[in-house]
Parts: sequence; C-alpha cells; structure tokens
Amino acid sequence: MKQSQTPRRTQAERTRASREKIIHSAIEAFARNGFRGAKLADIAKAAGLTEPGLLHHFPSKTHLLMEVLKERDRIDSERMRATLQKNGNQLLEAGIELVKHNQTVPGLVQLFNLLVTESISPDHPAHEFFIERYQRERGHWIQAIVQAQQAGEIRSDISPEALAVLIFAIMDGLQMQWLMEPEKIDMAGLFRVMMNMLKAESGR
Amino acid sequence: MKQSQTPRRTQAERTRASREKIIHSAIEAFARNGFRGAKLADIAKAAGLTEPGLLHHFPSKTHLLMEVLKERDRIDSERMRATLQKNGNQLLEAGIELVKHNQTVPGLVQLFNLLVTESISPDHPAHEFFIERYQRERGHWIQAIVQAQQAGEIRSDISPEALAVLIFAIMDGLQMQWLMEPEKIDMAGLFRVMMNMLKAESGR
DNA sequence: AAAAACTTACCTAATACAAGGTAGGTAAGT
DNA sequence: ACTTACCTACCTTGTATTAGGTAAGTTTTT
Repeated sequence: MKQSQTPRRTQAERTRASREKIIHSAIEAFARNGFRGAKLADIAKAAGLTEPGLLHHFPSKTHLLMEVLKERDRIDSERMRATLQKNGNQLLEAGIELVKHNQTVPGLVQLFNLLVTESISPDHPAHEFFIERYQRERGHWIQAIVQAQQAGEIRSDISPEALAVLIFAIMDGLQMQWLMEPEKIDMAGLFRVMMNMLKAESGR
Repeated sequence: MKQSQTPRRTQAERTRASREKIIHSAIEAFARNGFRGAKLADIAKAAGLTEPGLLHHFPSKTHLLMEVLKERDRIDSERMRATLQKNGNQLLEAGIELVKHNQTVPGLVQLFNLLVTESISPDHPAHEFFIERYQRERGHWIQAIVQAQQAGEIRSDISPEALAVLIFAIMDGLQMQWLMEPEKIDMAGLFRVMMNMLKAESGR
C-alpha cells in the first residue's frame, strides 16, 4: 500500500520511469496553465509522488521547464527534419504533414504556444530558448526553401527569409484559432490553402 | 506631502483620473507578465496608490482584467471598423494600415497576444471574452471580404470564411515573431507581401 | 451661509493562503 | 557500508483580499 507508486526493480528503471511520468505531467500542466500558472504540487501528484519527491529529480521548477522543453524540442526537431527529408523535393507537402501531425497533439501545441508568448518577456526562463529555437528552425526552412525555389516548386518572387517567417506565422496563427475552437477551424486544410498560394504556378 | 497623489478638485475627476491611471498601469503589467504573472501591488504602485486603494475602484483582480479588456477592445474595435470604412473599397490596404498601427503599440499587442493564449484554458477569466472577440472580428471581416470579392479586389477562389481565418492567423503569427525580435521582423512589410497574394490578379 | 450628516477615496495593518523550496529521515536497492 | 528515491514536516515568501480608520468632498438641514 505504500510502495505501489513506481514498482520497478532496479533503481535506474525507477528513476527513468519517474522522470518520464513527471515530464509527461509537466507537459500537461504547463500546457494548461503556462509556466507561472502551473503548480509543482499538481504536477507531482499527477506523477504519483509528492512535491519534494519531484524536486529530487529536478532541482527546481525552472529546471523542470527547461528539461521539458529540451525533451520535446529534441523529438519535434527530429520529426521536422525527418519529414522534410522524407518528402525531400516536396517541401510544401512536408509542411502540411507537419501541421496534420500537430492536430494530433493539441496539448503539445498549446504548451509551445503558451510558453512562446509567455517567454517574450526577457526575464522569462525560456526567453533565450525560444529565440534560439525560432532562429534555428527558420534556418532549416530557409535552406529547404532555397532548394525548392531552384527546383521550381515554389514561387521565386519572395525571398526565402520572408517565406520562412510567413510560413511560421501561418502555422502559429492557425494554431491559436484552432486551439480556441478546435472543431471549427480546419487547421491543416487552411494551411494547405496557403501553401497552394506559394506554389510556383501562381507566381508572376 | 500627503495628498499630492491625485490632486483634483472634484471627486468625480479624481475617480476618473485614478481609474485611468490604474487601467494604464494594468495594461503595461498584464502585457509584461500576463494576468497570472502581474501583481496587483505593482499595478497599484505604478498608478500612485496602494493595493487596497486600487481595489476600491475595481473589486478584484479579475474585474480589473475584464475592464482593461473591454476598454481596449472598445477602442480597437472602433479603430478597425473606422479604418475599414475609410479605405472602404480597399480592404487589403486597410489591413496593412492596421498592422502598421500595431507596430506602434507593442505593449498592447503583447497584452492581447499573451492573454489570448493564456485564455485558451476554459477556466481563464477571459476565456469567453476572447472566443466572442474572435468570432465578432472575423464576422466583420467576412462581410468586408464578400464585398471586396464582388468588387474584384480579392481573389474569389477561396471562401470568405477561410480568408478571414487566414488573415487573422497571419496577423497573430507575425506578431509573435515580431514581439520576439522587433528589429528583425518587418511585420507590416511581410503582411503586405501576404496581402498581395490575395489580390485578384494572382488568382487562377 | 454655516453646520451637520453622509459619502467617497484612500490609507495602514492584518488575514489567508498558496506555492516553491529545505531539512532530515526511512526504506529499498547496490 | 553506501547511495538513491522518496516521504513527512517545516519554512518563507509572495500576493490577493478584508477590516477599520481618516480626511476630503458633497449634500442636507437649519
């Protein structure tokens, strides 16, 4: 009745299981209430332990946040690059697939959306993280856009840099409205509409 | 030395002045830290009074938030409708002007951006407010888009509803990147690029 | 027109109660 | 014998809100 919370044999396994559960709970909590709004106690409880129990694994709330972000970012960034490479010469299709996938994980989308806006304040713990993230991700896209323009897939009358910013803007903006009214906003559909406008034929 | 904080003659004037100062300070504080992150004490201090002094005018923090939102919304909504009517038959130009104006008031932009994402949680005090706001504002734009399409100003191969969502998405998404790196992102310029794609000529 | 009664704007002080983090212990695993 | 995972208390700080008072402005009464 006391040690049923994480019944694993080895310590390494228990640690890993606990950390995973904590991160999972933290994602939910941060997504629902943001960094400042989320309570460590709730996260701990949802992960099946107490507040100090949680703090044994992550020394502070801020550390937990950063771990959560790094963890998700690693996964997402890889997915993005993979998707881009998979549909290599079809950049726009890759983008649509990405948005489609996002429709599967509203919690994560909300997490990043909320934390991005929160982190605009320079004193937010994730401030630098997100600036770097945007620059890095935009950089990847710019590379891909250059290639797509050379291959004649995308209209060439707009600079790759501008296109990258615009594509991210559309993604982010659609996410906001979609999160508010999920069944009313067809995020992937609308994104595709936009992407079609970027195809080479419709350029001058 | 004691009564220099709001030196007005009549009570009505003092009240109005205090409320104005409070709302102004609240806008700044909410913009910087969001609703949950902003502290009543700071807002009160910035307005030149104490915490209970503030609460004399607004019964609670939540009430204050809602007043702030209503106040700003009234002004912004009117500006939007005015701009739309002024450049009546040039909807896209009106939009660009709106974005240009937003570049003038980063604090307000950040306020709304942060509160929108925060308020996606159904238990947020401004949840309903923002859902209604989006629906209302989109409604206005849909009307205007219908007219612009009939006038041949905008391409007609996309439904007015979809266009409205997309335009708001671009605005919101550009705002996010602009708020993060104000001197790197040319919000109005990029918005214009997008609007040009919506013009009638570039449709099929 | 002056005084009395009341209302309003605000203050100081106290309350309530989260919520992050610490101290030090116990029991399981190594 | 030692380290690790975790718990039960405890502490601290921050922050919304209340209690009750004071002084200035406003209305009513005389």
